[in-house]
Amino acid sequence: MISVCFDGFWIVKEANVMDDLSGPAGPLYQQVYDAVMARIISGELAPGVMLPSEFDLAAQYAVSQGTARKALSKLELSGLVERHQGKGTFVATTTDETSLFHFFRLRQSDGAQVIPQLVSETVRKRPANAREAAALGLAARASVFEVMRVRSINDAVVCAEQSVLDVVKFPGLKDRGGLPNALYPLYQRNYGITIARADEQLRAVAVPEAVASLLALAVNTPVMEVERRAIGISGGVTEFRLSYYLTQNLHYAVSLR
Amino acid sequence: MISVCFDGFWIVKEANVMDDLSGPAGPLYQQVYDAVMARIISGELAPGVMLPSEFDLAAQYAVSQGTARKALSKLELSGLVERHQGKGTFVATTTDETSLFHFFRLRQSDGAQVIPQLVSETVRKRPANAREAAALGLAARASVFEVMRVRSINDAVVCAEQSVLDVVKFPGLKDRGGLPNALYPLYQRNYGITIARADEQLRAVAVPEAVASLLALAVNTPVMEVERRAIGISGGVTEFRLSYYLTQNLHYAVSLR
DNA sequence: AAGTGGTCTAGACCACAAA
DNA sequence: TTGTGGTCTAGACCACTTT
Repeated sequence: MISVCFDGFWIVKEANVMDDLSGPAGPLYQQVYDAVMARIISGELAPGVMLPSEFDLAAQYAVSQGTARKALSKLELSGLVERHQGKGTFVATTTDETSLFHFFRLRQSDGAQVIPQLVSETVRKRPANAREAAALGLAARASVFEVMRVRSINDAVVCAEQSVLDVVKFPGLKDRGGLPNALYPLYQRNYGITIARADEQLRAVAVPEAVASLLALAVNTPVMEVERRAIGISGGVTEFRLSYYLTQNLHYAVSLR
Repeated sequence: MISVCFDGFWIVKEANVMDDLSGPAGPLYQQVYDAVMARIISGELAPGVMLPSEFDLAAQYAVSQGTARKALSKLELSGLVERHQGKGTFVATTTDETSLFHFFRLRQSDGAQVIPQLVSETVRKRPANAREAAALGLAARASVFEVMRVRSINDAVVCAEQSVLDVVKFPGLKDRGGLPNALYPLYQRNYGITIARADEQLRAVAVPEAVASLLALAVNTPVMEVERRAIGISGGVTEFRLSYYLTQNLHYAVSLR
């Protein structure tokens, strides 16, 4: 087979996603990235669903396969999709394992990962306090669900967690009973909300009275207070969580770079 | 101009870095990445130095410009080089700003970045204890430099840091006097050691006696204990650091994803 | 065998920075 | 004007998975 290529001639540009002249534009691969991300956020491409192949995507947005590929690679880097050679590209799903591994930072002294067990759990509906309302972007005293949980590791009670959620985004949460160990897969599976990242603020404090009685601790025991804002892929704070960790035999592990 | 391309014929493969048949091989771009990284680690490409252009690098390793580009992009992602359109690619330098921003995690309540001031500093040479020797991979009671520093923010003393270093890797450190606010740029500039990342272990503890007197704290004050292992680009633990942070008005900030 | 992602090439054009 | 990195294309071949 022989193919002939004429170089040096002006090639008429084909119509593509860049030509709509609306929005901020940018590189083609970025526009494809944005378009696919919008389809994921909208729910059109739900977690676990297979994306169009590189060639299909390229055809849909009138770009070359290489450009579609770059958009997909960037989506993978952002953690929104997973790619598997020979199988395809899939919208990322939040599993118990990844959720606990990425978002539960308590480790044993030797650095080993440990899986916390649930000791007790109560869910109730109440008005948000000022701090919670501000964090979640709600009106003062708006209704929220409060999930209060106590967890243990190796039969030793090690933490108390209070998660606060907007009742509007999580209808019926209170009546589900027995929530799973990891909450984020539940948010995704049952409410279509995917947690992309979480910002935490850590302090060493003397254990508050309420927590001391809950965990059976002596007054003045030093504990780690962790204030978490969990952020969804569309950008807003979805969950506000206040936790207290006992760090006698465990530590909170971070890697900086 | 007309160019003619014959497809379907076997093209004789040109010699390239893949053909030495030694080592673990892998994709070409990975081999270029490894080769350039080795040149950076060896010091042949020192921090701040400009790398060969994409085309020069492609010629050196007998690959296409696109493949060299992919290797450089991966180096940039690893933080080993910085790329600037129109200027070139440069081996990354550790500056005071990046060092303090990435590795000093204390923030104000409103999340604002703060720059700590040095209050006092002592450097001495002593034998390593068991924990330090193990962390640094040294023989028991090997000689180390201990840098003890107290820092303040807004005129309030907030932390005590003890950094421990192998005397062999940092000759003459004790006699330098007045060390800079950020140590990592010094390691790079004067000892050719670039810190790539740091692993930290956090605990809430009652302030140890020695630290209490140093920071003028009441006994039993809860403080955050941070154990840090700073790791160089060649992989080994370069610095072992034990810090105590006062978190009354500040917090340790982390972003998980 | 067909379809997918992964690697690689050769070439074009654009945007930016410095001489 | 020259050289650099940044984007984009068209095509080839490879490796892996499923039918």
